[in-house]
Amino acid sequence: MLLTKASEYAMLSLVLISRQNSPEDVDTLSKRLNISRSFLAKVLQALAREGILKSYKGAKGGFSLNLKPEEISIRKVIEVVEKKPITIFECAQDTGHCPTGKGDFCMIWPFLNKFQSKIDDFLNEMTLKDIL
Amino acid sequence: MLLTKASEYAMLSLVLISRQNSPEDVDTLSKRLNISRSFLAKVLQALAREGILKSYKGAKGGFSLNLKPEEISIRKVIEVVEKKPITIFECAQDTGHCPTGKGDFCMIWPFLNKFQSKIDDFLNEMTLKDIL
DNA sequence: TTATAATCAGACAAAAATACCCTTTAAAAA
DNA sequence: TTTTTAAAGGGTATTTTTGTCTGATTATAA
Repeated sequence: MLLTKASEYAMLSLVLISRQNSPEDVDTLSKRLNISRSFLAKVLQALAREGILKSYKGAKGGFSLNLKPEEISIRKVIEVVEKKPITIFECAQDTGHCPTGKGDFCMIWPFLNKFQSKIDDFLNEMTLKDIL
Repeated sequence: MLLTKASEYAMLSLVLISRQNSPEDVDTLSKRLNISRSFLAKVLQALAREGILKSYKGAKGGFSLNLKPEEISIRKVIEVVEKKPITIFECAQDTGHCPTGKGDFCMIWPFLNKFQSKIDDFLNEMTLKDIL
C-alpha cells in the first residue's frame, strides 16, 4: 500500500474544504467523513503548517484552502501527511543506498528506479483541481 | 512503501538463480544476499508453490527457474510474495468498496483508480528478462 | 542409511499505522 | 471582560504489518 489513511483523509478533506467558502472545522469534517477526529486534526495541522491550508482558531474557525486548487500539488499533499517522500521502496530514489547493504551495484535498482519514475511523472502533474 | 523486503528478496533471488544452471539452495542465497535465511525460505517456497520456481529437496537441492525469464511476470512475483495484489490504496482496484464507508460515490476514487492504472500498465509488461 | 535441503507451522519482536486524551493558545461572540 | 469555540501540539495506547527465529517433518541424492 503506497498510501495510508492519512493521505486518504487529506484528499477527502481538501475536496470538502474546497467546496466551502467559510472555514471548515475538524469536528464537522470528521463527522461527515466518519473518521477519527484526532487523527484528522493532525493531518490537517500538517497541511496548515506547510501552507496548503489556512487555519483559523476560535469560534467559527477551522481550515480553508490557502492556495488555489490548481496550485495544490497532490504529491506535496501526500508527502506532507505521510511525513516522507512517496517511494515504492526505500532505495528507489537514491543511488547511494543499496538493499544488499554491500554498497556494490544493486541488481534490481535500475528496475526500481524506472518504476519510481512512472509514479513521479504521474504525481508531478496532478493538482487538487484534477480531483475536483 | 509499495513493496516490502519480501519483494526485494524475491527479485534479487530470481536474478541470482537465473544466473545459475544448477539449483541454488536457500542457505547459499541468504548468505550471498546477507539476509534472513528463514524469511527467504518462505519467500522462495511461495514462488515454488506458484510454479515460478522449481524446488528440489535433498542433497544438491535448491531452487531453479521453472519458466524462462521472459515468461516470469514481475507483477505475479510481487503479488505472490506480498500475498496480495499490488495497490496504491485499499479501494483503488474495486469500484465497490469506498473509503468513506458510506457506499455513496467516493470523491477521490477516480483519481486513485487512474493512479493505480499507471502502475498496472507498467507492471503488466515487466518480466524478469527486463531486469536481467 | 546418512546427510542435506525443502516444507510447514507457530511464536515472537520491532516497527508502523491508527486512534485517543489532555493541556495550551488564540480568537470570536456574548 | 468573560465565555465559548476551535486549532496546536504533546504524549500515549491499540492494532496491524513486517521481518525474524525455532523446530519438527519430509523427500532425495550420495
